[in-house]
Amino acid sequence: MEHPLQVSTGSAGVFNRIRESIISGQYGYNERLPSERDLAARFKAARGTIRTALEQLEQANLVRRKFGSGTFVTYRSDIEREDISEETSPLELIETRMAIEPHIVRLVILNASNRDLNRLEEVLKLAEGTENDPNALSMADEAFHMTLASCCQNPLLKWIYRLINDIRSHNQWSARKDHVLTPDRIRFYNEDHWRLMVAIRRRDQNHAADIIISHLKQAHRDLLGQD
Amino acid sequence: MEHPLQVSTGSAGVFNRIRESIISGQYGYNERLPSERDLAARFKAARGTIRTALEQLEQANLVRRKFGSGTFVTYRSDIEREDISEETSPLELIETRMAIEPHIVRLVILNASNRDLNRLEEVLKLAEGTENDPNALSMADEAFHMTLASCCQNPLLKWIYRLINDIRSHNQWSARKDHVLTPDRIRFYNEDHWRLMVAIRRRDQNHAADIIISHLKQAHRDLLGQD
DNA sequence: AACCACTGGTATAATTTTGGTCCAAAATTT
DNA sequence: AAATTTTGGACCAAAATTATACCAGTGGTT
Repeated sequence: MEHPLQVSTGSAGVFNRIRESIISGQYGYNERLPSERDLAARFKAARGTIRTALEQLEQANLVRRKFGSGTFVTYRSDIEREDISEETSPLELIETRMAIEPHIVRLVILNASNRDLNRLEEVLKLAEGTENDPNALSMADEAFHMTLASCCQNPLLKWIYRLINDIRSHNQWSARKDHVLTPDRIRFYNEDHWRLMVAIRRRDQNHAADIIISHLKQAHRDLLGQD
Repeated sequence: MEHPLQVSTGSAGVFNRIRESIISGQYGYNERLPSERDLAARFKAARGTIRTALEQLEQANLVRRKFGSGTFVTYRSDIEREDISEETSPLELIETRMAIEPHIVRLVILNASNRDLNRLEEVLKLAEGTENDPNALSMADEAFHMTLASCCQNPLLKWIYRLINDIRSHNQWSARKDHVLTPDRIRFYNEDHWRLMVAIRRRDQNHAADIIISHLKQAHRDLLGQD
């Protein structure tokens, strides 16, 4: 096998090289890049070429240019962002889900196709018979809510919910989970899901939203240990 | 019986080899292939042969050719598909804000300290006198909503809203912005903010939520160009 | 307050590189 | 032998790059 690999040239090449420098951390957040004229000298390219590369970097949200001042890195590495899952409490998580999920459910009712709903029902069936396995229920529950989000036909909301779901699965309330998720509770949650499914199929927005809100409120109560 | 070890030759061979390079990821999405003359040299074939191969690649939707510019990969693997800020429409953005901001406002009323509210008011004053500068209003508006999010005392929600705000500032509806943000509209938006501020100070959750919803609905209408 | 060097923003024209097109001889396949 | 493909070359037009020069905002010094 041959290697038709080439070093990209022109503004695209400059773009890639600077992009790598930023992502690799060579230029940190809020740091100023060398001036355009300086970069032109380093890359042995005309200033115009550098400028189109910088325009693409700005377009990609890696960099912001300030007239008369310079070009600054706006990219934050994921590492700087990831600690959010460490400092999010279970209550804050529920609170955030409470903000988003009712709206997601309404959008699902407005936008989801029958195919989507069938898919949702398939996922729901996976939670059957998990009465004695808190971990399985937990995963099935996450899958259901995630699928719900993916049925709302709004990529941004879906993307955001995936972040929330990631944090949710990383969140360490596993210890409590075994105490909270008794077979009774698991059956209760599953019933909620089926009632929600029915409300969605009937395209009953308000009822569906009520169900998901009470569902989350119940999770909130369970978390606080109130019975 | 065929000859399974036969390596395809001519334009078909070039087609297959480039196709493999693209699908295997040697050339990523939107990356530029070497020029036709360059490829001709690499594959030791005439430029015409390369061209018929490239025509087939274009036919197969793996590649798009731009006169005077180059040949670019249009095939994207699923992994390369996650570029949320690029594929979020202004409407989806409003829809998402509609899901989150009313809840944020309610939390602000419940959790914000007087110091927070004073800070919020300071930010609001920055929007004064921006009637004739759509860009300034836009930035001041973003700052206000971002500050609002930071006052809700939920780090996760604040973090999520920052992501939304990033996408918002990145979203290129600047063209419409200049038409939409007339001095009248700008004054209208600013009045909304002040009414919201008053409602928050009075700790009137429902009123505040109503204001932010109608605020976003107005932005939605403006975006659609309805008057 | 005036000045200064340095920054990004803009404009222009010449040059280079790129894909688009056509052709006729040579090689290959049928 | 006929049909098809490949070849190598020339030329065209679009786009990118280069090389300048000048404008305007920023931040610091005098």
